Amino acid sequence: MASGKLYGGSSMSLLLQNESRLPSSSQVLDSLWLHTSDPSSFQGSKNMVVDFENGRGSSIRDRSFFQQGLIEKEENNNNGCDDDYDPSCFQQTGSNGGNSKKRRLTSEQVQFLERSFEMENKLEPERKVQLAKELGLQPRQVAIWFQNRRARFKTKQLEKEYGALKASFDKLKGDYESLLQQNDKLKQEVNALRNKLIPRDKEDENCSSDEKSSPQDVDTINSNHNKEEDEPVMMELMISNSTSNENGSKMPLPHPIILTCKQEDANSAKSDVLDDSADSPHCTNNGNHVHHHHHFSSFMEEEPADSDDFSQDDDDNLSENLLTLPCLPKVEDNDACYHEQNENTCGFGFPVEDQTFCFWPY
DNA sequence: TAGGTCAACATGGTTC
DNA sequence: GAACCATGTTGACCTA
Repeated sequence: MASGKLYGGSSMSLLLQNESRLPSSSQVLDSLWLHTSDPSSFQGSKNMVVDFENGRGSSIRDRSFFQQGLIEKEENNNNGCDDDYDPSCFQQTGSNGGNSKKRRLTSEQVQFLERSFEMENKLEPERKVQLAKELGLQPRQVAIWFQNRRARFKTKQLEKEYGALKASFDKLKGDYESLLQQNDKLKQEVNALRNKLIPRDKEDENCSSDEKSSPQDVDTINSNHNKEEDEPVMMELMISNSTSNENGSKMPLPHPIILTCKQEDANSAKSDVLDDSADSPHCTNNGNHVHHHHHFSSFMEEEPADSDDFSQDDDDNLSENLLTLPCLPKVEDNDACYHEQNENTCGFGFPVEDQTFCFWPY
């Protein structure tokens, strides 16, 4: 607190505080001001008076809100001129006026301006003049106040938006990280299942060579499965995938089997495979493959296949295709699936490091 | 006394 | 070209 300035705390300032809440009581204020405007009371701070509400130092112009004329006259008697009001007295010696002092607007003036700003944050010329008149300010001061007020408003808006965006970003980041964790978990599960399936394929290979089974059993599974539920078109696709070519060699099962598979099929097949319990109704030895043989047998009865087509390659295909059954998400397909889901749910373009797997809706 | 606030100013762009 | 605006800066003032 600078010494020599009259701030709130004295009996005079208390009196001013009380009286100042009645801006219309100009006579009282005039009287008070004439008493306090004695230059000796300010000791060099000629412009400072008490800010009625905040106890802050305020300006000579603050008084103009009530009785500018009288006070200015008094001030001019002491000082010679008011540097802001008389352009001839305003000499710039830098970005701020030469001997000019920063003068805060009174709280009443600010409140008035605030209300006006709330109604309209732009200032038409007529409104500017009107406000200046009502507040006892220069139109330029009103214009400057509005400019500064808009700048402050914009800064606050930006801070708000930044806070909202940051909160949103943090939330999405958390979601993304938890998805990555889920992704890792699912990958581990898939790897575990693969490890379980591979030895079974070898067992199955021995078993099926005894029975001279056809590798078409995978297709049989699909076709039988789809016979009752799926549309004929789908079934046709599945069967055509399993037919031999003209040379008699088995054509590898392409992806359309998976791509055309309905979600319910995928889910049910998934649960069949994942349900690795020995008490499965289809299981005698190791569930899945016995299940497959059952379908294979029925298919052989209905539509005898060319058993000559069977080969070691076919058996390899069987193993390979078992891994591409609907129960196990195909990498490429699920890549697309992940993308699609990702776009639908997030769409924020995070750098997805590993999008190998799609997340099933649980 | 450092740092925040704010009135006032400077500058460059836009509009009429 | 005057008026206005957005933006950045300055310096007085205020407060912890």
